[in-house]
Amino acid sequence: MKNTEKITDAELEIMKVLWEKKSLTLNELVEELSKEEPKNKSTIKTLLYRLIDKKVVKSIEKNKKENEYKPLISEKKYLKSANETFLEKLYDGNVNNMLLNFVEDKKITKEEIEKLLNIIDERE
Amino acid sequence: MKNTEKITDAELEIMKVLWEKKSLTLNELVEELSKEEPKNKSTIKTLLYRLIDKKVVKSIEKNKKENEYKPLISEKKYLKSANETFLEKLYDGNVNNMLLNFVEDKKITKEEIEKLLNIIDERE
DNA sequence: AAAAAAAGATTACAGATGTAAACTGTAAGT
DNA sequence: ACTTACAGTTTACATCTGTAATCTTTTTTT
Repeated sequence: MKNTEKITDAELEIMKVLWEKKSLTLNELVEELSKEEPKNKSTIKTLLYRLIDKKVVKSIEKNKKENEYKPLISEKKYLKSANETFLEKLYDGNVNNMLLNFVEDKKITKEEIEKLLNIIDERE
Repeated sequence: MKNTEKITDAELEIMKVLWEKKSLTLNELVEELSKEEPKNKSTIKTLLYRLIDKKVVKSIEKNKKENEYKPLISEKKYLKSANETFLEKLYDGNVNNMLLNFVEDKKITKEEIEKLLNIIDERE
């Protein structure tokens, strides 16, 4: 949520992999990201360094040759912040309004909402 | 959803006013946008021209002196597209996952979900 | 009609972003 | 030990974005 935590779209792709795998070397990261379509290693390096600059990723010496990269903020925390930004920007913070729109677009079905209610009940 | 419809944050502020007021002259637009905090007319002009370039706003001659500006895409259509982008980018298109996150962040309460269910029932 | 004001249109510019090459130091092979 | 390859680091660059000034044309005002 801080300024330093503004993660761009391209950077987010890196973060997603780091969140999932917890810790990766550059090569592992490149390999992982290239599964769908080949990615340029240089580009990934740059994004990684920017994330390090922003203090959302840290670089740890793994061995003499390679470093490991780990996320410094959790996915949950990031999502929370991103959700708020989205909600504020498009719906003035009005969740109901947002939900209605999703329902209208057939993105949310009645079944899903009922499932959600069950989950909430369980948690209480 | 097309490329030409990529609206930036600053541009979105313009669109919001145009959607609400349907049609405005530049001065009306500036006045409206300056209600919260004063805005620079030049800046608004630029954003308006970019929106015209992107074909999401059209300029209509109102009288000899001024033009009127109208949105060419509906807010609904834009929101639909923005929702999809958001959902895809952050939750891989999984709505349930998104909803769960909102619930966890206390953004969505049980009452809101029940209200939503009622609305859906009414529509059927 | 001349000057002033203002709307429309164009240009400017710094910082962010996506993409990638170049540079540097060190590990590994011969 | 010397060369090579490669990880880490820095630099580059075009485009996008936010912000605004300047230029041009038209309308008012005096």
